[in-house]
Amino acid sequence: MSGLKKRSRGATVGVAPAETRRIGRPRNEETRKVILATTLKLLESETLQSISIEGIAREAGVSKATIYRWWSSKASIVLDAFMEHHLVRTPMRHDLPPAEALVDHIAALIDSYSGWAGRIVAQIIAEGQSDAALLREFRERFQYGRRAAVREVLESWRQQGGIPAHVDLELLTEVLYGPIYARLLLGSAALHRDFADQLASLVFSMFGLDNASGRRP
Amino acid sequence: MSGLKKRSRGATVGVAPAETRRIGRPRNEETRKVILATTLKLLESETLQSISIEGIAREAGVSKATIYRWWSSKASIVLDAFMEHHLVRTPMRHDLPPAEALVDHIAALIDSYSGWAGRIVAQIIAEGQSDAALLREFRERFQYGRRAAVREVLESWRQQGGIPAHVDLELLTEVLYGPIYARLLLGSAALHRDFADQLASLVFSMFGLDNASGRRP
Amino acid sequence: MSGLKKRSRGATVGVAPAETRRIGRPRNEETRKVILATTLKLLESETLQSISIEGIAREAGVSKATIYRWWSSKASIVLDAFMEHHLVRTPMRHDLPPAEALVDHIAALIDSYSGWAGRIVAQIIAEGQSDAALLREFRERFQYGRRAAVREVLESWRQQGGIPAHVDLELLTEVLYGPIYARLLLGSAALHRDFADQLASLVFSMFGLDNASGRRP
Amino acid sequence: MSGLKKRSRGATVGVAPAETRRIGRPRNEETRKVILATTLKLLESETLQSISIEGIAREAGVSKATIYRWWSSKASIVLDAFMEHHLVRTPMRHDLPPAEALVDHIAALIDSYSGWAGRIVAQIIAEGQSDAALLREFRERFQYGRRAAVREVLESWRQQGGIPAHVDLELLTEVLYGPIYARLLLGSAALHRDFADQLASLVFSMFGLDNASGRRP
DNA sequence: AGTTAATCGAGACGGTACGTCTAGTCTTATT
DNA sequence: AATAAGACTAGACGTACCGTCTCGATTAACT
Repeated sequence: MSGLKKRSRGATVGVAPAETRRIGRPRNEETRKVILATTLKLLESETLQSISIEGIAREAGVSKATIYRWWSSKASIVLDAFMEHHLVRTPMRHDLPPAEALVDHIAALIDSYSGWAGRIVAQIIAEGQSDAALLREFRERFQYGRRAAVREVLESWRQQGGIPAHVDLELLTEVLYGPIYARLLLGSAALHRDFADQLASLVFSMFGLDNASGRRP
Repeated sequence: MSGLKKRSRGATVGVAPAETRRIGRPRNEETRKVILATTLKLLESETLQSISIEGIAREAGVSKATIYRWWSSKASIVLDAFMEHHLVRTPMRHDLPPAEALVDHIAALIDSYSGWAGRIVAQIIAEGQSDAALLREFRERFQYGRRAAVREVLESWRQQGGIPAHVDLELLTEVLYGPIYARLLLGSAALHRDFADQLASLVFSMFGLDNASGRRP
Repeated sequence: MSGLKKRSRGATVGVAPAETRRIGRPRNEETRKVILATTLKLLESETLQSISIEGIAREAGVSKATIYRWWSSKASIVLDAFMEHHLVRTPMRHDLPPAEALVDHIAALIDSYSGWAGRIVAQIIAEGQSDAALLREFRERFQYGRRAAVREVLESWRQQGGIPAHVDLELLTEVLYGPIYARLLLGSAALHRDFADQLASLVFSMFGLDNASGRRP
Repeated sequence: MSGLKKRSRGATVGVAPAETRRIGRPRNEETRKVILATTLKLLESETLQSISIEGIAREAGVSKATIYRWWSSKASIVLDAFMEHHLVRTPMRHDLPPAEALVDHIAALIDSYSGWAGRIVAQIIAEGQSDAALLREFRERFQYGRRAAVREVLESWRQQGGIPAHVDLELLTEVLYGPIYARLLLGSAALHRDFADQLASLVFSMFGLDNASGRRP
């Protein structure tokens, strides 16, 4: 449940709080918040690499030990902070036909990644290259839900006859997401809105579908 | 000319040596080699992040100042070392039909990235997230030539009627490369040989082409 | 009363206990014992300097706050522990002639200080250099009684004609004890049994007394 | 050679400098001095225990690493600083008769130890209780010369017939010094000038000597 | 039986220092 | 010049304790 230091506390997401107050001085929720907020604030002007746990502690008016007690690395703080304060909103609309919902979703993702959020995600992934646990956590917290939603839409699209039976939907998802992450990380080209349309167009045209509707003409 | 420190020396690649011997003790070629070799050796057991210029100097029996004189960061040393000692060989075969040449090329790339080379490339890109110059250099030295070759093959394939006119070849290239880099950097799935086939299959099937030959049935 | 935190409990030295049981949960005697025992156990393998209140609490399975409630420093815990569990036995024998009783006593002291007890005493004195209260307490609890006993013996020896009238007995005590503490703390020479004999011999000879009996020949 | 970190530099005390300038940036003598001076300054208002290497570095405007490169502990810095800036002057006068020279010397020592120098010496010895190397170094640098000088005087005094042949001079030295260090470290009584006279008186009287001259009446 | 006062454990917290490490820069000597 | 050796500042690293604090649970004596 995040790159948090292992704490037996439990409290899995969604589960009823149960309020099993444990003995000992309780954790100060305010402290947790100020750490995450400070981290985000620092990230507005600095690189993940350039900020330090020392700096976060100093800026947040918090002891280093407190940070180390709860997080294992600065990247996992960022992960938490990012999830909490800036939860990327790239919903999958269920009121649109599959093709449109998909384009809408991808466009939102690209839009989000084209700015500040993209820089942060890129840096988390970068840190993940030398921190396997972080990378896994990133996948689980950022991608798991999203991928499932995309998968669902693709399924329903297929049922409407839009996608041939032999196409591997998982692979298709990778083909859609891959180029976006590649641009994000390699900086080979900017992440503009048009890129969403281009990507979709390509896929649509590949299936011989109409651009706008995703339906066979 | 790499992430080398700016040196007025010049000597652009390919220009005749001219042997403009300058005053003073000449640069020791041996030193340059031992630095690059040591760097690669260290990369076999350590992360790019975990190695330090201090460590390279120590291990190579070389002064830190000497390294700083010629390179601007450890990542640029790695770039040089990687290019020199391990030049990735993912040639584009011209004796095969376009579809096959493409699959062959992609398979070679995936194969290369599935091992040690992949880890290094991933780490260079990671470093590149906080070092724009490095990232640009990586693109220029690693991708420029490759992309051009792919482009060429795609063009000839189109001329043979394999790719519809409305498909943007540049975009198609991104769709082919993107998922590979995404897997490399996100670690969402392993880079196995089959992935090359799957990718190609998808693209082929998208154009309604035959799997094996890339020709319309 | 030891380096105990000031507690209104009272019980001034000598005053009748009166058993003024106060309201509230009474102090847990078990806890007190386990803290002292643990401290001694730790001192067997570690330096006073190297052990920490945190460590004592951890090892004793006791809350840090509990320790802080009753003692003001780790050295005062050691003082208590040392007094309680290892009360140094360097009695003054009253069945021997003064000279012999004295040598016996000094020999016992040296013997005691030559081992584990010596290391602890030395470390308490060391701590005392930056904790005046501790040093005073050490003097009161360790030396007060002993010095008085020595004084008594010296008096009776003088009455038997062994010590000239002009000799300051207090000073003589210092001359006997001083070299022992100096060796203990400076480590200039080992604290062997012979040292007791040498010391006594010197003093005896100074007064022109016979070595064995302390009587004038 | 002090608690200095082992450095192959050599330059044993007294040996001609030889000026074997070695390669590399030479040590900055200014830095060394400012560290020692700062340390002494801090010791005027703080305990050895309470000062920290961190604090010395901060106050001296010097990097911690520089301190750690040359000294192994704060106590060894103090030892150096004390030797350098405050070399205790307790000379042995050779123009006086042995008895007087001895009293003079002891009085000077007591005088010196009764103030600031005494506090520092006490604290070095205290630190030495958990740092054997430091204690040894203290003995060598502070006591070696002094003891030899005292020994010499005692020898000449004996030759003049003042000290009986059977008295162990080494032991006599301990009897003279011991009570001083005991008072210094136990704080049982103040180190006043009179103590020198009292000590001498006792010793003189022990040998049946005249107080003033150290000669038999 | 309920109140009150204290003890005690668990553990969070802001601090401070530890000793190590690396980045870069600088100084000197050597080639 | 270029290189080597190494001193130096600056500052982060992650750990360990410090002494204080909050909390819940416990334990008696006193209502």
